[in-house]
Amino acid sequence: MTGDQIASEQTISEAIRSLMPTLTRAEKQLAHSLLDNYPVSGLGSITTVADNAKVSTPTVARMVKKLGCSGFPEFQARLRQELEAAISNPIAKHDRWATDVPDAHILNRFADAVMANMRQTLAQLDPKMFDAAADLLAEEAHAVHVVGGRISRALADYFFTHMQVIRPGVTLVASNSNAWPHYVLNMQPGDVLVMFDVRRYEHDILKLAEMAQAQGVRIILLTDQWGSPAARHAEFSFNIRIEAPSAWDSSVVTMTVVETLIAAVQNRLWDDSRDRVKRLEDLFDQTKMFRKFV
Amino acid sequence: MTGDQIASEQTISEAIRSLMPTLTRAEKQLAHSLLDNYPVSGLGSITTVADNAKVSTPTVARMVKKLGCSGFPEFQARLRQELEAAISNPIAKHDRWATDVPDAHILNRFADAVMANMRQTLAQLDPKMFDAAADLLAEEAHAVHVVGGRISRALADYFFTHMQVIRPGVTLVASNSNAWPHYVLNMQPGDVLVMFDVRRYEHDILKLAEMAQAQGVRIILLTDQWGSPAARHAEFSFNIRIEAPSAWDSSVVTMTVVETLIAAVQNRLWDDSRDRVKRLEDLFDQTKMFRKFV
DNA sequence: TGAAAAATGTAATGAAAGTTTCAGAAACCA
DNA sequence: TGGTTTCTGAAACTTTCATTACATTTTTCA
Repeated sequence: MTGDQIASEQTISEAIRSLMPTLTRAEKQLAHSLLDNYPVSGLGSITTVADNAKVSTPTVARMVKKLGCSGFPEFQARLRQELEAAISNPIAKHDRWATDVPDAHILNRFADAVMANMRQTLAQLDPKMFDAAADLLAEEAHAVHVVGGRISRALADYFFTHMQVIRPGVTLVASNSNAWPHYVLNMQPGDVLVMFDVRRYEHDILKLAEMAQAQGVRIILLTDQWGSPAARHAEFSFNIRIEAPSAWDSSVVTMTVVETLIAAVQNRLWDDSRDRVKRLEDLFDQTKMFRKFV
Repeated sequence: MTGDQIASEQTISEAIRSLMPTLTRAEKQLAHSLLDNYPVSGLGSITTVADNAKVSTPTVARMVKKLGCSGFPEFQARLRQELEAAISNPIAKHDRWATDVPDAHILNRFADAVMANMRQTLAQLDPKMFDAAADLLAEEAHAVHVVGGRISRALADYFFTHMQVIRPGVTLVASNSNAWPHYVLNMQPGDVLVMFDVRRYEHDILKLAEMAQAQGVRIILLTDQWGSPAARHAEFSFNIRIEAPSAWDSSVVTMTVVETLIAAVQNRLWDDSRDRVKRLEDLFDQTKMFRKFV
């Protein structure tokens, strides 16, 4: 990722410790300074590092060569690499996906990309904002409107289908933007508008956000990592990574966030919602269109 | 100790997040690059940081000023200071970059479940079957029909929307099962039917599979780990894990498989499909309904 | 659609950083 | 102690970095 590719089995700190006995007076001084508050103490400039250890810069330069680095910059690169490995999220790690398949197979490449998207999205997602958005969606006093663009329409549909069961007052805004003013007309102040807007942001959806906000509608926006222009009208914005080894963007993480939101709202409304689910089940039984609900 | 004494209540990452909406395109790009793998990604030289984010060095210089630093060196000093504080306090460390979220939060529980689903699904998925299914979908001589159930309709819709761009002869079967006989009437021997059927398997969809198979239609089925009864009529069955800490099943991995299929088919038809994408783009431009396609 | 404003990158410049050389200081040994 | 070796840092030198000014591109809005 960072392009720092220095092969070594040993960490810098291990190397320092094992070399310690052979080090000279000034070098030992430096070594202790480095191990003290490792590895941050090694991340400044060579001058800072030297000053901190009260030695001269050439001493530092000689020392890093003894540690097997070509120079101070490589020494730092290795420190950063170690740091990266130490603090990387456990989600990043996975045992090989589809076994017996070359890593280069599209299945594995796609899974890798999805995992990276997932990790990065979650790392940047503010759980307080998530909880607040879920709270808002759980307020049955206010209607919820859901709208998506050309591609994200399917996600809007998915979200709508679930929310419709969980709580009353949920409407899916038609994807045809000509009809949007009519929908806005029916929105009340305090209503919630959930918008999906990814990549080639449509101008119309920005207009919709403007109109809705002007009516006092509170907006939850699900968009990509670059952010839709509609974000400035949104009270809550979820920025989701959508990169994929494909000509198309990936909606997988967006789907994850959608499903998590659904679960969170369902939890908040459980008593009421359980009753609704039960009634829906009965309705299905009556029409014989579906078997059991759960 | 380090001499880096810059007073600030806010961490750099908090500052970036709160500034995010007001940032410009290149700055957002840089912001994400910094948050990604924070704070290591910010510890290289300004040139490295700029290169990693694919922006110019002046953009980095301007950005750090927006973050309230006098210059890049001060920015780095603050990052190191944060790092020092975080490392000396393991609890803070966990909170800071292991996603900022307590493990028990629904976001993490859901992500864990999705990850487990992904692993198990891919481990059991036969890549040869996957490739064969993609080959079949890439045969332009045969029409492709797509159908989904009540919940999986959104997935069917998503698959359809993409396939429609990639190749000709793709139809979405209406979700209303009353109309299905009409659709079957229009299916030719050798046509492909992509079916989504998850959990409470609908009786009608089994009937549809029977009818279609009787007409010589080849069936690709995306179902859950227990398998839809329609599987016995399907030439290719994808069994996908759908468990989630929710009252609902998770469609995330199904979405992943769908997107991977889309990418695989697109690769196979690239020459032809590129042309179609181009033409679609022109059409969008003409109608002014959308901006750029890609 | 075109003018004005904003954003972004190229290129030049001065300021540091990192490296090397070398002379003096310290340790070692006879 | 004197000679030798090793260690250390001052200073010169080269390279890279961070910053600024400016030109180009992109966006915005009338």
